[in-house]
Amino acid sequence: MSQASLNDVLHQLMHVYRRQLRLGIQRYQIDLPVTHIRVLKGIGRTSECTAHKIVQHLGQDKARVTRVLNELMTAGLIVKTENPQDRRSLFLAPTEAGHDMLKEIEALEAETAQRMAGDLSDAEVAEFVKMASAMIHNAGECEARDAEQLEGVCQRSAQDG
Amino acid sequence: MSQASLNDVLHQLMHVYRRQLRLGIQRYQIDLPVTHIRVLKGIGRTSECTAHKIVQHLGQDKARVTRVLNELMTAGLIVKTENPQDRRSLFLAPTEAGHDMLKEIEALEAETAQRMAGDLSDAEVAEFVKMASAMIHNAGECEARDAEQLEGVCQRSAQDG
DNA sequence: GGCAGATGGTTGATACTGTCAACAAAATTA
DNA sequence: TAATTTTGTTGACAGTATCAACCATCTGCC
Repeated sequence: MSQASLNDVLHQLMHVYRRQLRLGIQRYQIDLPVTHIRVLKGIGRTSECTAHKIVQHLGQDKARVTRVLNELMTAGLIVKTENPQDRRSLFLAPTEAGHDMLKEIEALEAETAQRMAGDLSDAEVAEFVKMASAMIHNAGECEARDAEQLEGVCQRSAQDG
Repeated sequence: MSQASLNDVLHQLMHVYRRQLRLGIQRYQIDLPVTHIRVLKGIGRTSECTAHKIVQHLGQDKARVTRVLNELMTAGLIVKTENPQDRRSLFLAPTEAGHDMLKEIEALEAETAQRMAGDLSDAEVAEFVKMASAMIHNAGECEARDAEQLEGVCQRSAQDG
């Protein structure tokens, strides 16, 4: 029973959170879509950050990341510098403006979290985060397992054929 | 501290959940995007369902709902029947095929929930759902409050001007 | 050295999602 | 009956997710 509603709750939660964040963006006059904010944050806290690290960390498609990166650069929020170890990739770092933006974002996110948490205690929020993390982990496991299985099937069907 | 990560966790969770659902959709050969599934589900469990009820229940934009509804109808999963009480609106109901699809969806969602929940106990999942619901509620409250405030500001600035 | 394949990133294409504004038709209310 | 509200439709656009093809570079191996 509780599982049946898990789906609904997850979906609604995601919708509401995104909405909340978007409203905050308006309030704070941050002229950046949600994804860009997340990427910028990722760059801010990752040392020797590359596009690949962002892709892994955020679990986003690399094509999308490329585009977001370019837009962030055009907006003057990040710079790309050469990676002496690997000439294919570029190091990403926030500019001065990027750091300022990150400050704003921090405040915005704190407020958003506050709003979502409402009257839940810190302990409850911590508990929530823990369980959510577990779910994220679980889903990842499943995906990996599926991929393996699929491979197996392919191999078998190749043999069968 | 836990609040700082609340944002990240929420975002990741939403991404992962959607992804998981999509993979399930492929596995089950359900040729329907996520939103359509949610709408169909809404129709299935709402008596004398109208487009408006869906909009309210799902918190989605009515334009979007209209389109999803049309596509569901084209796909032969729902039918619209006249509402004798109000000639503007139409009652929505699943067709035979729609009911079959709902069965599939039910199984799919159960599996998805199972995967997300993983080794969490039922009690933990229930706890999670409870807190998530609280957050959804909180966010709704805040939005309403903001709207009021905004109105107030508008009125004041009109006076000031 | 030079080839094969893996890796990091870019580009193009396409579908899904969210939101806004303008509108029409019917219902409600003054 | 006129003004307003409600229900739903349509058009437009921005944002998001994904896939596949591609190039340059790096790595391992012969």
